[in-house]
Amino acid sequence: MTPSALRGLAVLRENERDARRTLIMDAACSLFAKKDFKQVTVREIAKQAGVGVGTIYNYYTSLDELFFDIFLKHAREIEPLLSSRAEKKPPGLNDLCVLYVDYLYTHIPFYQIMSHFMLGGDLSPDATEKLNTTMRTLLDRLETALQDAGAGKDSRVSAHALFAALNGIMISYARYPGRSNDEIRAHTRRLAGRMADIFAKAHADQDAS
Amino acid sequence: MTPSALRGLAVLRENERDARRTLIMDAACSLFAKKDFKQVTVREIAKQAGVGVGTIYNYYTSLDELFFDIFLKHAREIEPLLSSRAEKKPPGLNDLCVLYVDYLYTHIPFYQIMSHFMLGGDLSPDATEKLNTTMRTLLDRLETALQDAGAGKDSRVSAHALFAALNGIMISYARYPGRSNDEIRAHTRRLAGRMADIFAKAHADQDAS
Amino acid sequence: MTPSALRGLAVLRENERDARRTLIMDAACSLFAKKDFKQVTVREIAKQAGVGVGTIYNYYTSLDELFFDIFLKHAREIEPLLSSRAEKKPPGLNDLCVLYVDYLYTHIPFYQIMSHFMLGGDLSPDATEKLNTTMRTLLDRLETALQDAGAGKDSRVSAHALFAALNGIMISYARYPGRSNDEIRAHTRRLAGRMADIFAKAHADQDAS
Amino acid sequence: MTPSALRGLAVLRENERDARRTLIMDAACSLFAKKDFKQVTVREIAKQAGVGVGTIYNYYTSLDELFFDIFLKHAREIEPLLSSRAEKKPPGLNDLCVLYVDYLYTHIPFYQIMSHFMLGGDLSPDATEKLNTTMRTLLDRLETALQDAGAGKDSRVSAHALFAALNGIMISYARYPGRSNDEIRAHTRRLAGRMADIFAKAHADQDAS
DNA sequence: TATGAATGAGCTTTCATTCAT
DNA sequence: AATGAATGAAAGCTCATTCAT
Repeated sequence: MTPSALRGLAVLRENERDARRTLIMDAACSLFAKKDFKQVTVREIAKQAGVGVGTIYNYYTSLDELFFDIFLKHAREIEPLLSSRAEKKPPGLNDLCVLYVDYLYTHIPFYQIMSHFMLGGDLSPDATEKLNTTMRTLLDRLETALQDAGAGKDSRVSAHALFAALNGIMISYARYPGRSNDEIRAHTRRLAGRMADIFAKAHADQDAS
Repeated sequence: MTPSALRGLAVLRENERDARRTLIMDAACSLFAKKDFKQVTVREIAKQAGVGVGTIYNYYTSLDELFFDIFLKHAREIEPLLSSRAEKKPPGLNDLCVLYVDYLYTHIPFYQIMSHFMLGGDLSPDATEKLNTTMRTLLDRLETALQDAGAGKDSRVSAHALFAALNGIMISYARYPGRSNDEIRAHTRRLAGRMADIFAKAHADQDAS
Repeated sequence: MTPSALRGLAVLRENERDARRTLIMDAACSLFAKKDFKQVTVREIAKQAGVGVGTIYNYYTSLDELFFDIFLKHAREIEPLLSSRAEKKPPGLNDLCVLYVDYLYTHIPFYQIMSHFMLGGDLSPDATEKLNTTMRTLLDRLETALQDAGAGKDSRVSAHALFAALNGIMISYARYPGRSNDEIRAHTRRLAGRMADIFAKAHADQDAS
Repeated sequence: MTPSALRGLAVLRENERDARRTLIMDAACSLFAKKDFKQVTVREIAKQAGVGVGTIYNYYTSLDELFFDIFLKHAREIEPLLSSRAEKKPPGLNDLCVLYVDYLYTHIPFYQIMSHFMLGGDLSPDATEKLNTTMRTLLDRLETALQDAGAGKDSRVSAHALFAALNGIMISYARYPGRSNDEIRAHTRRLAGRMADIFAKAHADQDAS
């Protein structure tokens, strides 16, 4: 077999491997919709994915790694969403906030896992670094938008505040008891918009001074 | 023994019982600081409290009951803190936000249990009602402060936004990896202050118009 | 205090002590009516008896001892019942069997405890001796009745067989599913009568030869 | 792999699975011989079987299920034993009684579980039905033998009495304290024989009349 | 590489018994 | 003598992980 053929085979194998990982991640995500992700068991994921229990351990060394991979997958998904849409201009602060919160709402597991790791998950140094990078990228994006809205020198602190505020919308209202999903989604979008307005107005003011 | 002596004894017993409950709750809380509260085991709590495992079940019929008792204890604690201090004037928006976030930071279990429920914990209807009442009281207090800062007709939505924003500070930064506790506390206070400023400025502006 | 007064006091104390034991035993028995005696807990007995948990241990060194005491109490009760009634003649074989089975049926706990100890209870040598004595007395009584009915030299084996047979009626039919208590009682009495007839006829025959 | 090879493999797996179940059941049975079956723990069974605790739960969803499986296994075993042996004639009354009691003695778990239910065990309706069927079959067999021995119209009641009597031998003497196993077995066989003789003679007499 | 049976540490909860009051 | 809070061993059961096939 020629070297290039071997390489092609390797690529194929890599693709197949990725496909399997995706299969497993999707199975896990579909279960997250039904119960807290901490209560999902390996057996359930394996069954849902249609693979053996052991197979999962051929792709992940532990459940936490799988969870973290799901987190990363979503994080990679959210970035381009925020950076720019097919249009010329990047989204404004308001769009940005609504998009982010809406993404969280439609991908609750992402939010849950992020919270889990933020609030006490034991991450490896490697994973910690990836988490930090991801968060930094999001913060950068928010900071840029804030600066576009007129924020000055302390824009980094405001970006932190805004990032926190948007996450808080989810934790505070994602499961408001007695409300329908539609009502909750509308409420979280409304709050995201209001949050953007408040941050914009506050910083615009600052800008004017 | 005289009736009054008997009553005194009963009071003593009740006090001792409360002391024990507090002992157990405190032990649990100190463990919550180190890991997700759902991962804390009865054995650990017992060991930390310096009592036998069975003793805990003399005071609570289940772990969940203990957890909820901790939540209530803190909820009862936070209200007077925010409503007014011994002084004449109630705290301003900035004080309020810093106080709340600082309370959350120094009472992580309260925040964790609240989060747990908000993200999908299964509480009894009774417990749900209590949680809602607590949250409503907090929202009322924030709304009043916002109105004092100049917020107009839509102050309720802003209060929701502010409440969410403050909670978000905790989830986003309470465990920032690689930072000392002091650094994190300083950061969360700084963010709370900034959040208050932003909300105040935005609504003051609104007020002027 | 005179010696006789002291003795009187001691008797009084002994009576009180017995009254307490009876109180505890009765409480236990009333609970046996509701659930398998192995599932009855010390706490339940104490509550039912209106005494503290520790009090029970002032009268019995262990639960098994209490159970055994209940067994003995009933055993002492059953003996005079079988030996003779107020009439001149002792009861015949048929009466004897029906009486015994009926006593078992109306005192299921007695039967259950007897079974428990017979089938695997760990009795102290002392208790074993008492159990054996009790059983021997019952066997003697049955043997006498069998001899009166005509049994010859091997009457001891037949007495064993009869004793076993009567106990077996209880284990086999005391809880026949789908039958009312009255039906079951009638059935066990009928079987006891039939058993007596069979044993009588078989041994009468033997007698004739 | 060819289809037939696959099928062979499946059969092998099924056999292995059955072998494991048998291994576990046998381990449990050997423990039942030493103590009341309700006191046997999962850990003990696992240790005795030489498997891990979790393994048992790969084969049974609960201990109760295991216990009932053991009961069924024995119930299936006892029927053909009583119905007929390889010979032309079915066993006579004497053989039948000795066989039954001897089976009980050598398969105490069957007897214990049967007793447990009879005295108040909570079986599912399904299990109750199976137990009743088993008992009815045994009664039928005894009744036939009694009729062969000359019993007339009331043979059903006598069959009930005989069934009870044989069971009673076990409860009354299976654990006679201070006797060796051999002595007890000999005694129970002797009593079974005597019981058969008594029932035969009583009914033969009835026949003659 | 895929598998799933085996594993055992670990979970919550119960309860007979002790012992300081 | 009476009490009941404290105790901890032990129960049934779960489940992430391993490993022989």
